Amino acid sequence: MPVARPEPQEPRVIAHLDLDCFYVQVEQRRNPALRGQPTAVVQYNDWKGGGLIAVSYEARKFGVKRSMRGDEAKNVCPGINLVQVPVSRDKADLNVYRNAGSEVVVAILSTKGKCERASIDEVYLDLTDAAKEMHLESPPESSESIFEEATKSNILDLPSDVGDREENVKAWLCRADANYQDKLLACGAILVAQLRVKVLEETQFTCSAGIAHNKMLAKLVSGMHKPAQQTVVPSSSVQDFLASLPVKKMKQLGGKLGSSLQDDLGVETVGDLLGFTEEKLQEYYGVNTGTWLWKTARGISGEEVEDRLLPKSHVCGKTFPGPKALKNNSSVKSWLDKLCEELSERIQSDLSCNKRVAQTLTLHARASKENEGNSMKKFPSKSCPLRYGTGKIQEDAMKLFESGLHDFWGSRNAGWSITSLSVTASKIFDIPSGTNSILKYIKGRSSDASSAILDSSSTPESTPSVDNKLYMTPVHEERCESSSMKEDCDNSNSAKQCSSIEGKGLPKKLPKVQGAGSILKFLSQSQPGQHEKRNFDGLICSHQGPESSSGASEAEQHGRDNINTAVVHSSGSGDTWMLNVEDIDPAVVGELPLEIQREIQGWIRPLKQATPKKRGSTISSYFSPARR
DNA sequence: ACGGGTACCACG
DNA sequence: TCGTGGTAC
Repeated sequence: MPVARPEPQEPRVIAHLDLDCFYVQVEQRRNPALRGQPTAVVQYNDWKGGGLIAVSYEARKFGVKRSMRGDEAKNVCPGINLVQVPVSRDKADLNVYRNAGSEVVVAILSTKGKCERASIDEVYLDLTDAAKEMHLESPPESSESIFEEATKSNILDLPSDVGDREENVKAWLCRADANYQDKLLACGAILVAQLRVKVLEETQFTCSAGIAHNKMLAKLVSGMHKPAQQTVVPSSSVQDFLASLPVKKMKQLGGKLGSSLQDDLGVETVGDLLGFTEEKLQEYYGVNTGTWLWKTARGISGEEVEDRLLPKSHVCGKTFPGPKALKNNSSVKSWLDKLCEELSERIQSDLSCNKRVAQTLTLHARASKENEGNSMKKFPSKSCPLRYGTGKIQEDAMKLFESGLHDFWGSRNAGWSITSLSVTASKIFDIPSGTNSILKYIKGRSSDASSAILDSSSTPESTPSVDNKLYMTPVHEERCESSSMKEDCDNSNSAKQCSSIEGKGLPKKLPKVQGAGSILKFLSQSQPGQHEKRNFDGLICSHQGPESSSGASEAEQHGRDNINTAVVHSSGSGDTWMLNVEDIDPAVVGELPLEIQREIQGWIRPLKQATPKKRGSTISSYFSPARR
């Protein structure tokens, strides 16, 4: 349910940019022969010609719509070009479109002001500062000429089909008697026009845009005149514009909430909403949504443009409709493996390009029961800490699946069918970039790095940043037939494979670590493999190393040298954890042999978010494949 | 046999 | 916190 945000008192200038039929444009750039042709992008053409996911404006004239199958499109538009989405690992691979979307963000980045990547083909901008600056230094009203693309704007107030449109627009943009807000919007319109031209020059992509005082209105009109046009919403036009607008057109009201407004309150247009007091709306929809509706009806929205260029999560999924449904563990496993492979590639790429790590792995599935009944029961989603490395992700995802299947289906082992699977990497954090690196210490390259750490960790209370530099990963319990486990597998089947379905084999949540700085110090000072132990706030810590004979088996088991790994035993919970303490200095990590890099990437995990830092993420290379 | 594959948000 | 549900493109 939507929620209202406190709105800034100062008027803002917000733009929403939207690439026109984006996937089609990407394909047209790749194959210019498609330009100007009726074209659509389809995925999986084996069933009824595949599903359309983008349609060119030439094809739309024939009535071709998204949601059609390729065959239908051919029927209404025989000359249509159908381009297929690339496939890898037997699933759609959207990377080329993601990369193209990044290009656009890059082109926009030079903009002064906040930029929010809202989706693969949409961006919000907060141009308030830039507009104010233009208003001060080169206001349109005192310019001799107006940027031409800006004069093609659509101004909501202006009748669009009267007289010389461009002259009218120019006059509006230059109005000396306008209020301050409208003058800022005029500046915003010019800025956006320039930006759109820049995007076109640098990427060959056209886009449409909306310019308004808030995100909601900007988004609402960005698609109003398409393609390759922009629309401005002066505050004076908001009321009339919204009054006749069908509620369903509003973002957030396109679904059940909008239907409820229609069916339960008889509200057809946004204007109809004005007849309800805030209290009344709250009665129906709760405090938050009620207030949001009340404000929305008045064109009020305080939602801020976030300063974010990168996605918050990565999802790889696939559906298995009808006869393609998966009905046994091995087919699930092979698909899950493919999905995890792709996911692993994408988070590795995110790591090496953007210095970000994902913390949580989630598995979603849709399942139906075989014999009809189509019981409403849903397959539960499950998540666990994310361990880097394709194999680990695959293992964990399969365990998550088994755990979910157990909830869904009990201990039976047949009769279900899976119609969709997806794996998500989320809770992504920037890795704090530090100059100190325990890695340097470990490598024996530089001693100031370690002493710098020791210096700070010797006064932990004054340097909370030390905690931010502790990265840890739990020991993974490989064996689920651990003797301590109760024999609760009700299945007479002797295969014990199912005993992990309770989720026991999954990586566990990390315990809270106090005094992390001290552990760091201990690790730095102690010799690996000497079995010296320390107690840190209930965590018994020993420093493991390759020389440690007793540690060798465990080290081998986990396939890594434990040179800077602490084994920590929690007397409270009885859990054992392997802590890997790294202050990741990307430059240093980058110099290491690739296998080592890979291992390190598998270890790191932020304990908590570091101080709000704005490090420049290199979005330009975000989706390029990880270096090999 | 579903518009697929993603993404984000709010709520309990 | 995690898991669910809704919405959008």
